[in-house]
Amino acid sequence: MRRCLHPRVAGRTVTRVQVLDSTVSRQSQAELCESLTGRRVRGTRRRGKWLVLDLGEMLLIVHLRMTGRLIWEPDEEEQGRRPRFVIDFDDGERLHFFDVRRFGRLWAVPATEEEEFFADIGAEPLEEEFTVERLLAGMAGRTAPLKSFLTDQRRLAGVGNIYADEALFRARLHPLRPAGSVGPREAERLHRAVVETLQLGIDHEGSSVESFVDPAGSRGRFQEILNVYQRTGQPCRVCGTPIRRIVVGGRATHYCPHCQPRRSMMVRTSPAAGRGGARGTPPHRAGT
DNA sequence: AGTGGCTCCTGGCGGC
DNA sequence: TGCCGCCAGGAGCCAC
Repeated sequence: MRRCLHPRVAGRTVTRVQVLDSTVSRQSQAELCESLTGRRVRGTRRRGKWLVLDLGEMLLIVHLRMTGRLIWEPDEEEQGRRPRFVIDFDDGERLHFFDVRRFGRLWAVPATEEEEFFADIGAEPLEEEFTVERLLAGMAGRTAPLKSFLTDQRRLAGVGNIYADEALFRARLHPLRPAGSVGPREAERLHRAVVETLQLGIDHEGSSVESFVDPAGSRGRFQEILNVYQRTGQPCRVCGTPIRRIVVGGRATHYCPHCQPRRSMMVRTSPAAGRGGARGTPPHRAGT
């Protein structure tokens, strides 16, 4: 999202701000206008699931939640719908914030308060700060299921329901395993899996399971290579076992009961033990 | 510390 | 066709 947005907003100056749905922000239209109008976009950043437009002394921080979309040219799907928020730029471009379920939020934040704004957000998985050691230390002593641990934004930034399920599959870890029960070797697998899964998502421009669309209007392709998410009953791409769906922490959770055993898989020396097919890194687009 | 339940919303879909 | 319940990418809040 950020990568697509950047070239279209960088260097542009905000000329007009319209709040068409007052619940989009705790701040009023007047406050947002005052904070944003006349400022030039210096850059864009992402922190977890938050998108940050750097306007110099002020930041525009956006969270799309479930159905938020940033759109330049509304297509038929948006026709007739009202955007919740619109920004005009000095080159005549207009950015619309559409959001069917209206869960998305945005904030105008003084640049000096950025750190405070993100104070409760955990490590950034694609940054150097996210290490196996830090992950292991974070999980130590926790009884929360891995699934809940991964999607807790205070512990890790940016891992949502899809990416948590996919990362656990890649790491061959059962979503209900208590985080604290994960050993060093497993933590290494989990660390790698989280990084690879998020990177894969970015490489494929997101997961448009339903309506995520980048600012130019194209859909992401990550959903095409999902291994477990929303594949309930379909054969595991590695071993053929039907993918199972359970609810963890109120969230739909998908996993392969064979590749992600409840108990940690013991390292076996006997060649007869275990099934080779479930070993190794699961292919990210097996079956194609 | 962790969980479950509820809330904020709308719309798509399957079942009857 | 119409109605109903269930489900959905997130996360904050509260009671327990």
